Amino acid sequence: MRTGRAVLIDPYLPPSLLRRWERRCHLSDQDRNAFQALPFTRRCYGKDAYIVEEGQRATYCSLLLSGFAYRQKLVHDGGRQIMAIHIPGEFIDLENCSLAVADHNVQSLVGCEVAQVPVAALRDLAQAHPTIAAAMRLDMQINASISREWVVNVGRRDARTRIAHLLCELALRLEASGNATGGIYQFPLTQDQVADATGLTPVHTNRTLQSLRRDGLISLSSGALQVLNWERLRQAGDFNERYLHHAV
Amino acid sequence: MRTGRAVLIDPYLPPSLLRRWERRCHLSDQDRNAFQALPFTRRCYGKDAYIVEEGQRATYCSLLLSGFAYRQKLVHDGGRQIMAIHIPGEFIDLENCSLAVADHNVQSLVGCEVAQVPVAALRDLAQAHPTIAAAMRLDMQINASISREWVVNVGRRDARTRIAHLLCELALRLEASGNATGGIYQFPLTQDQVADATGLTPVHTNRTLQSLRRDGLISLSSGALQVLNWERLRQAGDFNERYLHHAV
DNA sequence: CGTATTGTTGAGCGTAGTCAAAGTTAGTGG
DNA sequence: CCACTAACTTTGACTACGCTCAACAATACG
Repeated sequence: MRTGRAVLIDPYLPPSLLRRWERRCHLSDQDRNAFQALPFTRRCYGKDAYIVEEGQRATYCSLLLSGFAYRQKLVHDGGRQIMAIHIPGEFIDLENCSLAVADHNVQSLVGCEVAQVPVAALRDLAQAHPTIAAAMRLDMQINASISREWVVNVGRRDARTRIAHLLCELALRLEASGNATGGIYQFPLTQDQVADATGLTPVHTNRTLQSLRRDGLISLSSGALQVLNWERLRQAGDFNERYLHHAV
Repeated sequence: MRTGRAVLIDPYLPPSLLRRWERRCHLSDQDRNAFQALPFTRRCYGKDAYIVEEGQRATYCSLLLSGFAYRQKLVHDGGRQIMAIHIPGEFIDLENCSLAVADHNVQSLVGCEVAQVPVAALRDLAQAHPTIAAAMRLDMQINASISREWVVNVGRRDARTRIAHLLCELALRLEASGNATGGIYQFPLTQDQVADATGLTPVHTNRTLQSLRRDGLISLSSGALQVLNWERLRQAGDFNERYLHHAV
C-alpha cells in the first residue's frame, strides 16, 4: 500500500500556508523568511497511499502541497471512519510535534505531494518565532473545532443533513484554498468516501446525494461539485460556519 | 441558567493538573512555581450551568477543580450532542488562548468549581516557560485525539459498542484522576447524557445499558459505575487506549 | 478494448427511534 | 420524618431510517 518515494526538488516551501496564516496573524519578514527556509523533503504519494500509519513514530510533519488527504481509523468489524479531510496548504499531522505515536492513519486521495518537515526544525522555528507558534496553535485548534463539529454531524444529524453539511464545509474550504473556479469545486471524494466521512453506507449516500440533486441544491459528477443554491444547501445542512473560525 | 458567582479563596492553584503534566514533561521548580503563582478567580457553578457559551469571547481559561463538565452543541431540530467530558484537573476551554470566539457550549454536570485564569497570564506563562507550553500543547492534542475517537465512535459503531467504549474511556480517566475507589467509579452522567454523548436516544441507551448489566460487564446505578469484567467490556467497546496517549 | 472502479437500482430487513405511560429514586419543604 | 415533587429510569407497542445483499449500468483507465 505504501507508494511514497522521496524526491528533493525545490529549495523553498511554497507560500500557500503562509498566506493562510497571514490572514489571521501578522508575520514579520523574519518570520516569513525563517518559515520558507525550513528544511524539507518533497514526497509524492499515489492513490490511497498511507502517509501516516497508526502506531507509527514520526520525526517529521507533512505539509500538503497538492492533492488531498484524509484522516481515518478502522474499527473492529472492518468499518472505516474518516475524521478529517485536508486540502493543499494544510499540515496533515502537525500533532507529530507533540505526540510520540500516531493515533490514526492518514491516506492520500487520488494522489498528492507533501513537504516533509523535520519535527525538530518546526519546533525550533516555533520557539524562535512566537507569532508562528501562535499560527500553528491556531491551526491545531481549528482542526480540533472541525473535529468537534464532525462529532455533532455524525452523532445528531440525519443522512441528508450530514451530507449537506459536509458539502458546505468542503465548498467553503475549497473556495478559500483556490480549488474552485466559477462556483465549481474540485470535489475529491468518491461516494464511498463520503459515506465513510458521514458514518453512512455507500448505498444510502448515493440515494441521499440523488435527493440533493433532485431538489436542485447541488450538481455533482465526476469530481466536480457545483452548489446551485447555497442558502438552501446551508439550511439543509444545518450549517453555521462559526466552527471554521474564519479559516476560510 | 447562569448560576456562577465569583469567590476568591485560595491564593494558589491546586497541583492536580501539574501532577498530570509531570507524568509526561519534566518541569523545573521555576516552572512549577510560576504555574502555581498564576492569578485566578475561583468560581462555583450549579447543576447544568453554562460555563462557556457559543459565540462568547472569553478572556480567561477555566481549570476544573472539582465536579465534572461537558462540551456540547445543539443542532437545528433541538437535538444535543455532547462532544467531550472533562474531569477535575483538566482545562475545559484551553482553546480560548488561541480562538477569539467560543464555537461550542460547556456545561457543568451536577455542579463544579473552576479556577478562571486570565488568558494573558497563561500566554505569558507559556512564553516564558517552554516546558509548560509543551505540556499545554500536549493537552490540546490529546483532547483533539479524543475528539477524533469520538467521531469514530458515533460514526461507525453500533449502540452497544458505543456505550461500552464510552464507559471504558471514562473508567480509565476517572481512575487516573482519583475519582475511583476499589474499582468503583464516580459516574457523573445520567442516561440522557450518555445518550447525548453517543448519538443515541435515552430509551435505546437504557436498553443497551441493561444488556451490558445483564451480561455481567458492568454494574451501574445511582452515579456509581463498577466494571465487573474489564477485558470483556474492552472487547465489547472495541476499545484501544492508544488514543489517550498515556493521559491516564 | 477489456477490466476495474464507481455509481445506481430494487427488495427486504433490522437497529434504533418515537410516543406514551408507569415505576423508581432523589431532593425539598412542611 | 414524611409528603410531595421533580428528575431519572424502565417498559411496551409501533415505526422508520438507514443497512444489507445482489445485480446492473456507467465511467475511468491502462
